[in-house]
Amino acid sequence: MYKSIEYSQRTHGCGLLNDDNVGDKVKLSGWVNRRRDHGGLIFIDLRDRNGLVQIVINPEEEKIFKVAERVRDEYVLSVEGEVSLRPEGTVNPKLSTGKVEVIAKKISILSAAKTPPFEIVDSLNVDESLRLKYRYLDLRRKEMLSNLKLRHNVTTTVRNFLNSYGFMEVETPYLTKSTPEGARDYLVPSRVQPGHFYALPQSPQLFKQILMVAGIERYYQIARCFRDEDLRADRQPEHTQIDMEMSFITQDDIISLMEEMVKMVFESLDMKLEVPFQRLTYDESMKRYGSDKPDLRFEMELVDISNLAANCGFKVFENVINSNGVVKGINALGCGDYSRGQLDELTKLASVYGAKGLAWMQIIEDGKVKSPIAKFFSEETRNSITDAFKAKPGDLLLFVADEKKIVCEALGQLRLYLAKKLGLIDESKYKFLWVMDFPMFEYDKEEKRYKAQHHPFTSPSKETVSFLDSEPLSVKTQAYDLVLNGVEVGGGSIRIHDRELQRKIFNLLGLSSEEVDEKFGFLIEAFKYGVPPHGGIAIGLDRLVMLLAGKDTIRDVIAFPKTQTATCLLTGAPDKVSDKQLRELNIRLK
RNA sequence: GGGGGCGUGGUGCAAUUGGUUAGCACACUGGCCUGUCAAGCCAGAGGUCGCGGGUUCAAGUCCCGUCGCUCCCGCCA
Repeated sequence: MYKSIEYSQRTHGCGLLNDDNVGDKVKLSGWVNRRRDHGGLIFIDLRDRNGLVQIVINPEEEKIFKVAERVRDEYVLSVEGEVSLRPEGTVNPKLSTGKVEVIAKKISILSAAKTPPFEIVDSLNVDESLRLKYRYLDLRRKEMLSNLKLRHNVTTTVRNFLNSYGFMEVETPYLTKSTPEGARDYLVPSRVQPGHFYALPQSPQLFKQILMVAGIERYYQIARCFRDEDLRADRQPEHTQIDMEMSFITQDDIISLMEEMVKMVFESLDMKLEVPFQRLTYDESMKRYGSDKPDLRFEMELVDISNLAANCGFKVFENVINSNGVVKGINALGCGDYSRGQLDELTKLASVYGAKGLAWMQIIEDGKVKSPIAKFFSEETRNSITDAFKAKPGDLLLFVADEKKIVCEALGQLRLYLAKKLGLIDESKYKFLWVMDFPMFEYDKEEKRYKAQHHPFTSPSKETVSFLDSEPLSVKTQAYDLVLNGVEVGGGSIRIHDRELQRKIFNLLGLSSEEVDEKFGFLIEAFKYGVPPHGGIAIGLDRLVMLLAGKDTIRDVIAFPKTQTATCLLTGAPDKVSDKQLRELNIRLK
């Protein structure tokens, strides 16, 4: 619903007409959704952004009848006529305008249309590449239109919410400086500075922190972020963040503010949401769900049986424990009748995530199991294991033994796979969760150095900051990820505003002071002039809207997305450029 | 960089597992039709089986390569 602009081409929206309009003389403009020609009578469903209405063309109106005979699907028409109640028995309850129809008095064809390469219908089944090439036709479909409307409604609600809390929307540059670590940058060559490049921002991170130094106090931006990494269903080379930053704020303040914001988004869509959201530490999340973004719409928690495996008699388990690994498992409820083939499939899945094998135990009846590894265990150990999983006859226990990270990830993925397969997930549910207390660093085996798990400006927690020198891997951060239904939809942190601490972190990351000056000097310099304690968060708009729209890919909530090979099928980008352009940029292709 | 799936009229699919004229539905074109809304009925047009090479008497089908789309691993602070 929007204020009608009564201009000469249109007095009403097609889909907004109802029995209140009966008798009204209306002028409509839109596309021919469908024409039904009965020879002596023609119906046209006229579609605009508001929906459909049926136009009736009677043969007595000879002139317009002739025009209507020429009309085809997707022609653009201007129609003048009178709204009238449909005759008894011809009401269409499937249409919001189904009680009425418009008796045409005048029709003009504003634009003819080729037959589209696919039908403009709700339940469309065509290859996505065709939809992307003709995106303007795809977006005419109600489903896609409503996705864009949903996205617009979310950003509108967010803007209103943040404005009401005194946030200022500030734009930050798209042409900026390449920074080390993180994702691969998209580079833009400078013409006036030959051999120099801008980078498109992976996020407005540094600028928003500088805005805090500038005294903006509360900033937000619906910001485009660019990352030149391989694509996935939920990853595009450019994505949109609801990005914000606040001064004089604590982690809990930010969290409750976000909970209110998300709640308001849900309310604007007539959905209820319970706040506060559940919180899990990173360690607990990995331990119980094998993921730092667990889907909590179902249980099936991981169970650690390392203590039982330590001296169980099964060499594979024992060796893993002796080399500091773990043995964990999940109970695939009711999967005790899985065939060898099905078990092989699960094994294959586990191997994708690095597991060298998958052990299983089918529970046949109380105290009895079928399993290739059961023979290694004493009855006592076996019972302890089945007890640990609360296994009942008909259940299937799956075990992975390896280093901790692999065990958790493999089982976490099996957990998800099984839940989907077994229908354990209530698709109508929205389960939010905060994951917190992330480790500050992870050790990069290849590069033999520490890397920041979040980013190098993340503040360590007060409780663990003292471990920086002794055990860096034990240092936790004041960072928080927002997870919805197993999808990371946001993340942020309290930033470091102490220069000494920042220098120490850079040191631990192996950045020399020269490198720091070269890459972040402007931020360090800014921090010398009075920096307020600050923190922030960014919400992934595409992912959030994707989940709200019930879609499996963010491409469905982006007007013009790119394919997995990062091309735009509509425009043909990326493309070659002329020699002249290259010369001007001082670039020679190999 | 790696693994899986798909590619046949405009669209979605089929084609006995190597066999003769590549079939079906929808869409499209024409005709008939005054109450349809997935309109109906009749007729018709439309194919370099993604592309290139190979095996064979014979390839949509088998082999090799390549391109496109897609899902995943790596990657994504």
